[in-house]
Amino acid sequence: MNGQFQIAIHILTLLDQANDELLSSEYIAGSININPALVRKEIRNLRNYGLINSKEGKTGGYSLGKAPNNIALSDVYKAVKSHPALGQAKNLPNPACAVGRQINQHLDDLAAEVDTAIISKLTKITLADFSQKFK
Amino acid sequence: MNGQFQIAIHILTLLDQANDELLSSEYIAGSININPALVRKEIRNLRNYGLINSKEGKTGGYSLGKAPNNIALSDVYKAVKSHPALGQAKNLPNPACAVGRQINQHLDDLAAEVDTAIISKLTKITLADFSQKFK
DNA sequence: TTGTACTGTAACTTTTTTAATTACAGATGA
DNA sequence: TCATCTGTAATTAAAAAAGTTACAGTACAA
Repeated sequence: MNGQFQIAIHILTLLDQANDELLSSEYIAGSININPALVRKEIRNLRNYGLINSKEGKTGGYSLGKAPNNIALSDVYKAVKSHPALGQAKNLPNPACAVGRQINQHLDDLAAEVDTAIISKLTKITLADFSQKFK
Repeated sequence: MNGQFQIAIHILTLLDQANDELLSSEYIAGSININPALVRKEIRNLRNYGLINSKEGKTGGYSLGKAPNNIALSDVYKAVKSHPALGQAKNLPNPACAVGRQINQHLDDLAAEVDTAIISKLTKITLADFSQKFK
């Protein structure tokens, strides 16, 4: 997996600490040490999941879309996840082989089970819990 | 993550089905549909973990290093894993920011917790269980 | 009503990671 | 002593991720 989850959590933690004061993408980028456009891109995605509100214009910026104790880290995981954590088989195994013929299906099932375990773990932790560590 | 786990499971399943008959890297590569040198490279790693035996020379090939009911899928996961499943923060956040200063530590802790959950899940499934699906 | 400071988004480039290929030395048995 | 394997390194190619640049659109305020 890539660093999207880390960036998302970083952003959300900053927004929680800001206490509904709007933060700009430039400020957030300064804390993470990445490009503001990248922050905006990531936020666009999180906003689609209702995790962040944005306001355009001169006094614009970002704030949390929900109460931090109502944001489970699994929500963040689901929002940024593009592949199962175990990875996805991208080979095209030999269909003439009894194993090759059906392994991708079984591997996908397994990956789904693991993702379920991850989500179950992350559902127990809220953004409020995580953010608490910085106070 | 990359496809190493999938390839490793594929190889181990083939070896289990072979019932101690030695398989060549070329045969294995033919089932997975990848390059034999890649198979040998992956096997080198798995062998370091005692999961596979190899024999050189004309009648050489590969076999399981342990009984399949004694190989947990978590063993395979540990063998191929190079990064935590959640990903690793590779940014260098701003140390002047209260959040930036300590977030990587907390993110790493979280990633470790998630990895523990994955391993706990995969420990309950053996290669024998998985391989059973193909019989 | 005009300037300023933001967000939103697309297009592009660079970097990093992963996969694939090639080649050949070494081992073993027929 | 030849054929058929493994072991491994070096290289190239392909794919994915990260970073950059640019600019249109929006909203507030002087």
